[in-house]
Amino acid sequence: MGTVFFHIDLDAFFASVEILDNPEYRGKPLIIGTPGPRHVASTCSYEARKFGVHSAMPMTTALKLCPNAICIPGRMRRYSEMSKRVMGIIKDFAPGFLQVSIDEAFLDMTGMERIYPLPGKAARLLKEQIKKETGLTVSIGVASSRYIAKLASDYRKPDGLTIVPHGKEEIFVDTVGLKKLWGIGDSTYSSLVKKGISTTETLRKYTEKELCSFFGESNGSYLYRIARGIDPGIYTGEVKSRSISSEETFYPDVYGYDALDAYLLEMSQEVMFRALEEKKVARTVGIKIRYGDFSTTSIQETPQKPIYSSSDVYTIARQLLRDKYTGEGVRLLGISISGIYDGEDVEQKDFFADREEKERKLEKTILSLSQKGSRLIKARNLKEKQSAHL
DNA sequence: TCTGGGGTCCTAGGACCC
DNA sequence: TCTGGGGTCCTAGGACCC
Repeated sequence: MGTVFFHIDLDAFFASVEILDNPEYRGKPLIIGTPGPRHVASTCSYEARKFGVHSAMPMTTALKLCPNAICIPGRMRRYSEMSKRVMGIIKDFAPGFLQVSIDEAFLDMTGMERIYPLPGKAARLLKEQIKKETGLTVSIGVASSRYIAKLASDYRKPDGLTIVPHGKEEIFVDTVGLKKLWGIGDSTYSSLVKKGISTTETLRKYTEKELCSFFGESNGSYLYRIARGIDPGIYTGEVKSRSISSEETFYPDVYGYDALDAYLLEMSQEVMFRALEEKKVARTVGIKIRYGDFSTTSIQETPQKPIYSSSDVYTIARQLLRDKYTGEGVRLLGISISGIYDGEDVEQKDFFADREEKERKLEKTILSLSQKGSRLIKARNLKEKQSAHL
């Protein structure tokens, strides 16, 4: 017998948790997201999907399609809590557990035949157990590789179970269709179509060498493999690099170095706070600026000394802002630290002292700006209202 | 449609070294 | 002096995913 993988996917996860906690939402179109410009839907119930609403859709569009939808901001803490419960059940079910996001996990069921001779029966058992213990439904895909299992869990939803038999991977990929394959986004799809490739069958007519010359080494062999139902090697479980970032979209656009600088200070603390919680230090600091016309630029720097504190981050970030900012209206500002590694000698208490000092400094900045009647205050008040960060 | 926030990985070019 | 090949590190931008 070959390998057997499960991919377990929670159905409309955030919306389902809300319905569980607020039974009055059941059967109604529900969107997790705050109404207003520059907001997007995070998830929505299946009733809302019937109107064409989907995740990442701008809220203004979603409400045009489904004006009667109930909109609620997300409660990430609650979702994490429920995620942990479900993942705990999955983890105990079989040894080869790999969580890949808040609402998805893989199980390596290879070699479990003695306990579960029929993988389909095992999957049904797991679905029942999750439903009984948490009230949530999942969709499960069963296949010989992680890639096909992942496609399969999405094939029938919600509360679905799709088993792709050994040897039927290529046929299944054809059934799913090129556009819906994992790893093919809008951009790749339209460059494929430009080359006259709009189906997996056509994609298979090209050699790996040809695809690599069209789309680059990595994309080329990726396409070659997925067209044949061969796992391209996603989700091996190892994480090579790490970064921590914080960003914010403003409405309306923010103008001026001083206003942006104050956000930078806040974000530096946010990002370094999260790093130091995990006792990590960083080597690189970067910022991202998105202007009113959606054009986006970024700049980063790797100093000789590692980055230990939020004031290190802030000092570098504000210099990068000085170097890069054109003076035009900014729609999004972001900060990131990368090249992260274990910092054994990091002292938490020094950090908190540092944070307090910076907070005082920030208050001073805001005060001096508010005396000038700056729009920074307006932006900050707006931010308080938009508390649903997902 | 008018485009969030948090991530990962890839590419191409340049600097620098042997 | 106008010049190879390979390796590593860094940067900016882009694609993709949940």
